[in-house]
Amino acid sequence: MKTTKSQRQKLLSLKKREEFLLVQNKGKKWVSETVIIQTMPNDIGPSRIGFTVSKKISKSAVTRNRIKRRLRAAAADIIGVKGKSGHDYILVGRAKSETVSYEQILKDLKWCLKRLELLA
RNA sequence: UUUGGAAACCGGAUAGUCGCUGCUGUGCUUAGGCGCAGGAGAGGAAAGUCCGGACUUCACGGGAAAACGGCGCCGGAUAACGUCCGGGGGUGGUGUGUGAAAACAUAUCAUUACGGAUAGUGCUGAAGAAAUUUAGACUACCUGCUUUUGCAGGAAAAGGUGAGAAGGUGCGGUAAGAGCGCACCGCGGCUGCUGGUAACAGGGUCGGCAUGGUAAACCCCGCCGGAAGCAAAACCAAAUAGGGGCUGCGUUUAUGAUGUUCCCGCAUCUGUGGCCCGGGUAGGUUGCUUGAGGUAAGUGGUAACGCUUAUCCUAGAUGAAUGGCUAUCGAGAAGAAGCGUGCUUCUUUGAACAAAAUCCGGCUUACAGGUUUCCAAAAAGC
Repeated sequence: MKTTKSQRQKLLSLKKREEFLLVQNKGKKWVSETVIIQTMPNDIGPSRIGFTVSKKISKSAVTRNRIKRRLRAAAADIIGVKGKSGHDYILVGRAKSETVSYEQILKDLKWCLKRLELLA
């Protein structure tokens, strides 16, 4: 799964708390073993993406950061290449996200997108 | 060489590929921005947020006191500290010497929240006869009375209880005893004596010397402290609502106010459009990393640390970058086999704690493994 920069669409990041709450309350949701995805269309054109790893998953900041970085890398590989543009995404980490293989995260993420009918 | 302790330091490596955030140079773009190249990018604790500062805003004429909070042997280091260094005292252990013992001297190690208990108040369980008051007679002791059980008195030397029973040892003394007397040791007060900057140590002198412990109990004494914190703070500043100024239009039909005490009339405002101004929210920029800075050499100091010269620039994010994946190597761990019994080979596993958030100095807590130095003990060799 190697992609170059030119093949990817630009992904902006979600920053405000209201935007997160909007997607969480109004958006569609699909749960897999390693990742939970929430999404809804936006009006601005390019896709935006945000990550949530709560303290319930792990009390260690090191672990939470690692989960966030793995999800960010997976999102760039999957959503950046195959996801529909013009949507807001939130990826929620789970406890298994740190230890499971990277291939498994990619697979779960793709499956979630397919179920939400967002594969381009 | 092994084990234990102390201190200092390090705390996975290399390559490929795909990315992220600043910086420098450069190209394009009206601008926002988009490319290309180069180079940089988590810790010893970044953690806990427990102390001390720098810095910022607010308050404030200066000083003092009260209240509240903190600190507390002495000297030094420092920007400062509750930190660090050196010293003193106390307590405990060990070795040596003196001694009958108690104890003292000396060396060394550890530890210490170490101002005041004679300013006052409070508390002091259980056990024990008696626990702080010039106390106390349970057993044993001595004297007298009594026939035995016992009664009266003397007495803190012995036993028992306890953390602690009011100095210890010896001699004298006595009915038995007791600092009752004496010697040595210990203790307390005083000291314009000696050494030391000082804490303190030593000496002298007085007292036969019950009057304890607790101040991380109240309290007393001395010293220190204005408050909040980078989400501090400064600047730029959209939309909406509201405020002020100028001005155009409209209306005396209605409401009220003012000029004006009442009536009438008139004017202005209360209506609405435009422009401008200031406060201020979202958002943005600055603060933001050159600093009580690092490294090296010299130098002063027992040390903490200081001084001089040279040289270097080393993260700056903000839903929060500093990475994802793959391969190789790997300190180490577990298991099996072989024999030379601590080595070899094979298999499996594959690195602790923990991630900056304005910046420094400390403290505390977490931490697999490794390196160096010093100390102690044991074994081997000489």
